[in-house]
Amino acid sequence: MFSKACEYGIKAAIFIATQSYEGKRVSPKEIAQEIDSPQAFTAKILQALVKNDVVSSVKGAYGGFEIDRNQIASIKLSQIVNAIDGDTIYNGCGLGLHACDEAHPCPVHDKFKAIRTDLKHMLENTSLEELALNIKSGESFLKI
Amino acid sequence: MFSKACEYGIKAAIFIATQSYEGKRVSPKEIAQEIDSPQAFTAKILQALVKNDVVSSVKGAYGGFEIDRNQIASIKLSQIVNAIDGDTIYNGCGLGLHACDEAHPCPVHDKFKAIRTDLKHMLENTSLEELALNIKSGESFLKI
DNA sequence: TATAAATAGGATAAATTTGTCCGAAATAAA
DNA sequence: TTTATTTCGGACAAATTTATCCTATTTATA
Ligand code: FES
Ligand code: FES
Repeated sequence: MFSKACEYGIKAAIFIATQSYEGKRVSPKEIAQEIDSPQAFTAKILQALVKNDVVSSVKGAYGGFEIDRNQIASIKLSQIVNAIDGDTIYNGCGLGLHACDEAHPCPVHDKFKAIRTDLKHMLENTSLEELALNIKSGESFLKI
Repeated sequence: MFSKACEYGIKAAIFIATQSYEGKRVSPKEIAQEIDSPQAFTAKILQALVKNDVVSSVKGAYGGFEIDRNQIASIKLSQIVNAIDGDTIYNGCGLGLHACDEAHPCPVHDKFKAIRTDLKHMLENTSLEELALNIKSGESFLKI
């Protein structure tokens, strides 16, 4: 469904959010341990999230990655997916036609569109806040 | 969503079905032209579909690929996807945890499961017949 | 039986994704 | 100002997916 990079990015953002609630910045090393991902690759993905204003970074000693506590609730899963995997999952044809076009649909267009729209709504309506709180409460997990 | 191989496989199966209704066997060359895919790669994918009893092949002169006319209605999209991409799309964790486990869910488990279940039902309830008839009637297209 | 036509399948190559490494730039504190 | 720490970013490497090529095998017909 999503690329590995995107999976890591989502989990990283959730972990950073949980720590940001406690005023803590985190390093790629901590993140990689917490979400069970390759550290250097995770660092690369974090750069993309920084560029897309999902997380912010502070260079130098005592630096690290963090998310403004006031923004955690307004950041949606869709922003993260879009920053890393782009918008093909929303707009692309399920059978790989050059474009998903109502006027020239592939055989599964109608059925696919329904699923894709649900997915889009889900991603657009799921905030980092609820995911992070789920982790903090122990209801869900980021690894194993 | 699906791999390129799976996209080609679905389109190939649909095209073979349309021709099988008319008693015609088709070659990888014809198929690749009709679905706009690389010929040799498509031939490889056809082998997988043959092994998984989605299509049947006849070797030698006057041979080619075909689907038993009486089976077209009972072949579901899910069989094709399963034959090529396996079952991770149905059973795997959306965030790449080792397994999707109700007792140890990832943060998006509940929301993901709903989408995935819909997708599964869609694939299991969509037959090659309806897709092929859509193509024959000119309502949908396999390329461009 | 010989021949031509067609799929099967292995080896290989190209492209993309995933992953690693290291030096440059920035920053806080001593 | 110096030093230690940390992200940034480019180059590189490994793994996977996508794609190609060639030979073997099978089969209908002449
Ligand atoms: S044309 Fe294929 S999903 Fe719309
Ligand atoms: S545990 Fe992640 S989708 Fe079920």
